Amino acid sequence: MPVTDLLERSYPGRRAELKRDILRAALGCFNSNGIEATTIEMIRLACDTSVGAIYHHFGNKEGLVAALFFAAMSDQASLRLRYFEEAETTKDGVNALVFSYVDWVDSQPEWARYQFNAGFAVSNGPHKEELAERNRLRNQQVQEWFLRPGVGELLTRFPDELVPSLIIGASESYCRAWLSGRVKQSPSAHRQVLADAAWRSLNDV
Amino acid sequence: MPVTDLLERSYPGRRAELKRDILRAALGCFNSNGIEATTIEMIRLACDTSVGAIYHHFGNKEGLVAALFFAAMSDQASLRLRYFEEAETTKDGVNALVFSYVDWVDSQPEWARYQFNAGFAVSNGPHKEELAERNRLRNQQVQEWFLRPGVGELLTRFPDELVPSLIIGASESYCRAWLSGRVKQSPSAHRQVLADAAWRSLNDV
Amino acid sequence: MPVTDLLERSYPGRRAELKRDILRAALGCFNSNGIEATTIEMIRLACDTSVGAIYHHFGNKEGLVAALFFAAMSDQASLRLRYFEEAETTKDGVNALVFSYVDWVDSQPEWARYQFNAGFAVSNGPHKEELAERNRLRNQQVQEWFLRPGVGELLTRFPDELVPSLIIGASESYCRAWLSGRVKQSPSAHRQVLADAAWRSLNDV
Amino acid sequence: MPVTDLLERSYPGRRAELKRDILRAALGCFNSNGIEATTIEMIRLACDTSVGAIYHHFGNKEGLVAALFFAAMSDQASLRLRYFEEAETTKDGVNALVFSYVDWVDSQPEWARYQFNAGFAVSNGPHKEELAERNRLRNQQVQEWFLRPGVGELLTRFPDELVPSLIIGASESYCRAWLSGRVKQSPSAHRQVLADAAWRSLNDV
DNA sequence: AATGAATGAGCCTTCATTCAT
DNA sequence: GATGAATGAAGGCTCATTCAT
Repeated sequence: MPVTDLLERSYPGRRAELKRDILRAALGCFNSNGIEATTIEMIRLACDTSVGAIYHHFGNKEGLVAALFFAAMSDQASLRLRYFEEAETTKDGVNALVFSYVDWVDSQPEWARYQFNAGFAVSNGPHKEELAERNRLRNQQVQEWFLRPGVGELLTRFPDELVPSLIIGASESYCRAWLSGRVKQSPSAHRQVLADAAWRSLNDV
Repeated sequence: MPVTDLLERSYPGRRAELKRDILRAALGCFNSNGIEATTIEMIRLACDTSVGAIYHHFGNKEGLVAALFFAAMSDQASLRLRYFEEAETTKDGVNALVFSYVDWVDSQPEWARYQFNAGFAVSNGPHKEELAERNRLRNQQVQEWFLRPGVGELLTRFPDELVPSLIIGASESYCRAWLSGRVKQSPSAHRQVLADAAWRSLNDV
Repeated sequence: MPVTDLLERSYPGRRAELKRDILRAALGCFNSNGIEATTIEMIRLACDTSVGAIYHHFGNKEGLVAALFFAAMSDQASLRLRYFEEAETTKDGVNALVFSYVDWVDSQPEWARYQFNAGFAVSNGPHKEELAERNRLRNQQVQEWFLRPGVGELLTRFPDELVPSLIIGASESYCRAWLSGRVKQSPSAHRQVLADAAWRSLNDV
Repeated sequence: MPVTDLLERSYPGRRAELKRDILRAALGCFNSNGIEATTIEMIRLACDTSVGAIYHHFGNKEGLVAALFFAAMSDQASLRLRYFEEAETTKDGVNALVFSYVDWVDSQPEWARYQFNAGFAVSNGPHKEELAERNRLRNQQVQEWFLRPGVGELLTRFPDELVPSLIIGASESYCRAWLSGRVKQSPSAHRQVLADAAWRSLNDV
């Protein structure tokens, strides 16, 4: 089975090689120095091309920031989809959400770190509409899964607004802690504990 | 009962008036534009002083960023302390953590928003040591409360690293959603639900 | 009588079609944005070719600027020539100069606007020698016409340097005003008034 | 009688010294290289200050271009006013317009050259409204002079739009020729000839 | 303590031009 | 002849910080 990395999945083909090189370099720089503190020159050095090439492919710095962010979102979404495909009951669905979240962070820590840091920049920059649209689509797909015939009981004991936080909140909190070095054990090591805790928090004793 | 705002609590007295003005202006600017995108000149305009005065009181931009961050931390800590003082059992302690967190965000949304955004900047800037030390102290105080004689059962079913996330994760997640406008109901409206869910997630069925 | 536009006259034939397309697009861009502010990319977009094609046909940006300028000069010169052919007396000659100038601006306002704006660029660019030579030729031809046997009296009451300004100054001034929208009536509407005024300004009461 | 140069008249006082230095340097650079081709760095070198100081005083390059243009306009206007004050009849008024125009160009050739070149930039840049307003005021003042009681006969034989060109067209044309080196005699040397020609062009034989 | 003009390093971005296909 | 990705020098502008008053 050939190894396919996140970027190869987002920008397949040989022609896109430079584009992938730039994105990889940008990810490293943004995570090391912060987005604002990273200069185009740093990225250029890290992937050995020209300033012009970067602007040719991404328009400007904010375009690069957004492309990176959306690539991460897409990759995370495709893992969630895979996990959903094998789920049947509502509990399976909660497991799928927690597992896919936690496993993705565990396997792509650099991308996860970036996603946490870049959220503000993207949602306040010129690509905020695209971000809002992608978020809307994601939420809709998740909701549709839980409303699918055959899934069974619904999570109606809580306000709709609260449910996502109850499911994913603890996992997200732990992942942040892991990425910033405050805890040592990888998130995946706790995947079942986190999923069970989420499930318990959603149900009466 | 006199109204005392967050800044008056952190910098009391008449002599500190200008200092408080500057901090208030900075908070607004940082939240509106982002920290990096805010210039000293913007802050100066917003509080009608001189550039020199800002540097006189805070040394440099990073000093301002940190002063703001630590003021928020202190204020949040003092509320947590008040709630802890009235708690007795372990469950009371979990409630105190969730309630104090949620109520503080609800009453100081601008400071909470800033705290979320400024974390990266402070923990990578020249005040990172002070931040680490304050975090250490906070964690120690919370742990000591739960180990206090008379508190009763301990939360030993889970790895230590996981417990904070199980307690506060869902609340934090919901607060973030509220501050960014993704949900409408204020966090305080759900305080009991969030605390109960946290408690359930920590205990067997 | 077939319609023949300025560019078809300068670059006749089917093979020159692309060349004419490019020049037309460049004229529009230069007039809208100014010459320096117009990029090759803008021109490419406006005529739907490739950057390479533009460079193939005109060498570089300054070549394009000059080609456009010289096309305008040639077209204006050919109209002047036509008017001169039907003139006999000195007064006819003055009329021919004023009418041909005014009518050309009226019929080719975009080219006239360009001519006013591009003068500086061409006379300071790499084609300044060609421009000087063309100017010399034009002046010589005009002078020769007035010295032709049979034309009659000469305009000797004024320094030679002054005569061209006395003949064409008012017309040029009015044309500039018209092209920049400061006056509404087209220059041709005033052709006879302008020619008569020029004639009066050259003669005793 | 102390010598007062154009800039001292526009920006009097010792505090404005740097501002005047910058403007003087900018004028030289703009005339030598063209406005677009002049860089802020060139201006900085020519007056030995810092980039920041230039931006502090003029906002940006276009602000500098406009300040220079408006200084020239004001200076020219004040000379026109002086000449108008000593004029009585309509013919005196025409003389005042021609003389003040021609003498100003003769005494401030660098500023006149700049005015010709910068017109396009200013009337298409962010200060176009201010330019339009200043032009309106100037035209109004001139018109009011000719309508003053006691001035006598009016110039009603021609459309209003045409009169300014008839008066100043030849002079402007000659001044352009002089500034670009196409003629040698200074405009002032021909002031009476130009004024008389303008007057004749406005009157029946 | 307060002021704000001055500094200048450094950033993002543009764009004429080239050249391999 | 045509294409357009790649190049990289260079420019306008920003802004944290200093310091003379």
